[in-house]
Amino acid sequence: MSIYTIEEFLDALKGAGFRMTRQRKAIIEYLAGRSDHPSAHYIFRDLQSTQSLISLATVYNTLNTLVRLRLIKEIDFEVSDNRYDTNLEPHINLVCTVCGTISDYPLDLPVSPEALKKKNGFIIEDYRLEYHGTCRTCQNKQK
Amino acid sequence: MSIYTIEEFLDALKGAGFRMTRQRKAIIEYLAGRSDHPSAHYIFRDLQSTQSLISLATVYNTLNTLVRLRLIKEIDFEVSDNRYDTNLEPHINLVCTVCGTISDYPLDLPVSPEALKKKNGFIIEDYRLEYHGTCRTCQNKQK
DNA sequence: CTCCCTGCAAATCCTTTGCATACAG
DNA sequence: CTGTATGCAAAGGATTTGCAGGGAG
Repeated sequence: MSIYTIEEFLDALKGAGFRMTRQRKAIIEYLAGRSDHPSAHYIFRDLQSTQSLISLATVYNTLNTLVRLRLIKEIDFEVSDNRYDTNLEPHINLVCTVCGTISDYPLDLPVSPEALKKKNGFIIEDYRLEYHGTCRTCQNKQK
Repeated sequence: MSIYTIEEFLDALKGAGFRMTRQRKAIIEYLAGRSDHPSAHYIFRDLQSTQSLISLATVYNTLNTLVRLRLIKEIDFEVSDNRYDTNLEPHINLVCTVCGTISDYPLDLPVSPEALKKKNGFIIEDYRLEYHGTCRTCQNKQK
């Protein structure tokens, strides 16, 4: 689940000078209401069926805007489309390679930005912690 | 640097029933000799100039084979092509978003496979730890 | 000798972009 | 009204695939 409310998302967009369009609002409401990690195509399909006109390009554009404003994060998902994560708290993404589900495992950064800066000189802007494997549900199904 | 010698790479391939072609040998020798994290295109360009005939498709095919045999790992590099990592010891990849250099920071897995299995039921097959930011060299250049 | 592997080029698939139109402010 | 955002379709770019010929075992 996002650490931000819909209002906070909208305010952040407005604050950065972006216009509030029907499509952007729909995408934000969609994202804020879920704790899974949908892909652009997934969001597009869902919104297309319930909402009025929207295009895939707009979904991508809006997601990119949100990523740039650091309101959400992009997760590379090797199997297919990239996925988007609204959880900005430090956590490991548990990626099930069978069903594609991505769940979160809360965890502090294993090496703090300060420690890394001191030891290595590297300044972190972003991080990505992923474990790939099989979730409990898929293990049960395989039996 | 790879934790395997060239011979161990070759033996693993042979053991899995793969033929030893000139191209595969060239790619393995190339990888074993470096500790950076080259992309398929990079490997292709280097081998094309020094070695005899090789094609990009073959580079990709061979890298995929090595990944499937778990002899190397694939690293998603958002800016452009994927990169390949021969270091199979647990570590964080420090990805410089300015120059694209990827260096390693040794570190045990922040959550052990056993602990995760017990707590969450998730079985790890692979993991990926990345910090994205600016390396010391690029910081100095920016001043 | 077999049939796996390769080179080549075409095909794929996700994502971005160009352009004319729509609409937020 | 003005200029940003959108839809649409086409382009782009990395990776994969099909196929006929080459070569490892």
